[in-house]
Amino acid sequence: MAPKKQVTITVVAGQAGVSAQTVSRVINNRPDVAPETRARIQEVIDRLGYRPNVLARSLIRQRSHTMGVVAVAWEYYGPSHTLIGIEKQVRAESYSLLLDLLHHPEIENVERILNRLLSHQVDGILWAVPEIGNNRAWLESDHFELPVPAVFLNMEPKRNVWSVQVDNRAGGRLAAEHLLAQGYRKIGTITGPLDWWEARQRLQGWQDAVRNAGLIDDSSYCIEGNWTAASGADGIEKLLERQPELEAVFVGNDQMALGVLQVANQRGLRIPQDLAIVGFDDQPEAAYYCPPLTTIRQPLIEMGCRAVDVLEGLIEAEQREETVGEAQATWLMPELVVRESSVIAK
Amino acid sequence: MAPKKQVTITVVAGQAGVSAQTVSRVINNRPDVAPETRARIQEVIDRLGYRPNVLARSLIRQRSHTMGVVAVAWEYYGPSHTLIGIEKQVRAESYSLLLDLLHHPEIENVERILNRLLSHQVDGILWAVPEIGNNRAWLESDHFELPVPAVFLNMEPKRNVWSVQVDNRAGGRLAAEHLLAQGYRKIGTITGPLDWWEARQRLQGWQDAVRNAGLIDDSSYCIEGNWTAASGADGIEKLLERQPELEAVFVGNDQMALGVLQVANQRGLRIPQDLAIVGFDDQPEAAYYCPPLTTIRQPLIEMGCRAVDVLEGLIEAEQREETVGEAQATWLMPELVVRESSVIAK
DNA sequence: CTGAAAGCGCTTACAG
DNA sequence: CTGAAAGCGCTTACAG
Repeated sequence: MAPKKQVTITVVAGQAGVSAQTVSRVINNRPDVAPETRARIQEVIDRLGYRPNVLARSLIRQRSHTMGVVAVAWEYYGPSHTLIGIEKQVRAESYSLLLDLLHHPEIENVERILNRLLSHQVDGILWAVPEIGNNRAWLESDHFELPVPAVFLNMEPKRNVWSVQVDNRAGGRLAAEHLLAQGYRKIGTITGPLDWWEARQRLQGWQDAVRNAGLIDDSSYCIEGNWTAASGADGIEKLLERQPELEAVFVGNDQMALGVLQVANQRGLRIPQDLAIVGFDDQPEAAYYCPPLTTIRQPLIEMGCRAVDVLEGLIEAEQREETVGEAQATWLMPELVVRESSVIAK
Repeated sequence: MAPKKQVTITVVAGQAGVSAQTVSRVINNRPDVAPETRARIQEVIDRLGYRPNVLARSLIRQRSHTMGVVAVAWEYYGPSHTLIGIEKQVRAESYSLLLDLLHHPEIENVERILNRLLSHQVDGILWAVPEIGNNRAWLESDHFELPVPAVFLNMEPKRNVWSVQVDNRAGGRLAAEHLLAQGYRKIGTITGPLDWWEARQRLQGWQDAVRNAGLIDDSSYCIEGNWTAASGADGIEKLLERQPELEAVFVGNDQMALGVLQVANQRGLRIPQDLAIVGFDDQPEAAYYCPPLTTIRQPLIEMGCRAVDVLEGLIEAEQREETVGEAQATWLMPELVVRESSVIAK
């Protein structure tokens, strides 16, 4: 097997009879090259299939044009969609993406992950891991000054931290207000795990709306789930046991709502007459549940894109040695999608 | 703003009073360093937070320890799960992962993507893009000899191409045979888009089983969908129109099966008495559909892991300049998961 | 418009 | 057990 001949800039220069520097000028689209010289070099590049080695380029330019992305490894709708938005925008801004998925976001060794990314000389870091328990504690400990800009997704805004997040509290409020507007009064909620910031925010939104309506947000109307359909099914069982009069329920995500639907259907409850249901996420499947599910749509792809945009701005500013001012939080608004699980057909 | 001082191996060497080469020995865990020297260097490394620059290392070692992964950008269950398996195993074998997601896998510019990956000096490439139409044509055109090993996921095995795939045909057969075993005879199918290899394989499995049972696989029992729940709903409408006697249907994925369930429920068909349904994928939600969906589980995460394993073997072999023999296809078997949508409760 | 030379941060024979 | 020197493939002032 003949060794694969590596085509370097030196090889191209040799074949074209010019210096490596001139080849470099052509590759980088510098204007100051004589047209004939440029053409000759381009011909050699095409013929040999020369491909610049970006490692060498990054080394000398002290910048890799790569973003490090840390995300979670689950099949859940939210994380995978956010990642799609991130990748899309990273590509659009012609960066490369070094990916690191966490399998246990609540306990993962942050330092190891950051070191891996930083060893690769990423120009910036996107932290797309849900805020769970105190898995943001490391951000506070100030021995952890990142040498590159970073943007965090879906976390409680913190001083000096750039972040992009969906307003989950507004989402919870939208859901509950919608149910109130339909005339329901005894409205329960099944939340995500309450060590998740997002779950707490959705719960608070529900509380806001219920209190504003002059109703009491009795904790016996709240059940904590774990995002799975199974926990939704369990949750509604418990809720109905505690509150047999329950008229409606706001469920923290569509998967749990599916579990609620199953139990309601099995019990012969009419939806929404006997029990109205609102989910959260708007997965594509939600429109095909029986009945189709009213839910809160999150702009997940947009969140990913925006985060990349912000990071790109920070990287550019750093390159130009500009100061960027105080870190900001960018909020995105969810929206209500009304379907049959909450509105009695005329 | 003080410039962030880059800690290089030279800085460490200076502080520890040794040569850069000795520091390098410590970093790379070479044995031939005096214990005291090693300790002194390690102390400096820890104190300064030295982090090797892997770009420089890759440049000199002529190997990046990075795998390039090309996958599809959808929220579908299959692709995202496969990616999770890939990432997990890439990590386990302590490689890094450079990710490139396709948004239009049937038309995407393959050359541009490969160049991007190869410019980053990836040690190998994982092609986790579904085989659609002739989007594998470039593999045949022999001017496309890849300079690094590559493994393809879920494609029709080809000579000289390493691949890892689920036996979708066996899956289709399992599904149809299960329905036959339950006593159903008039069994239709709603397929994925037939320019997808996977969709065609599942259809063939259905045909195998139906023919083996001595039944005629009349094409009026087949409807082509597009993987979405909406197309499943449309599909079953058409199928019932053509074949009002239809007893059972094998649906090419769980999302389409959800659409089928919705229509069946709306029409008041009893499932499975009036219409039995089997899906494909076994998404977590499938157990919570009404009724819970019998389906074919694909070992997607395992497929991702296996592909990485194979690629790692090829990379290692190339490093050691071993010959690897002829390219092989690795088949993984799907399995039947029985739930209420196909079995009449006793 | 062009090129010789230095250097990014690391590793690797080689010599001692 | 240790180090001086060369070099991976590229870019960048600088000089002409």
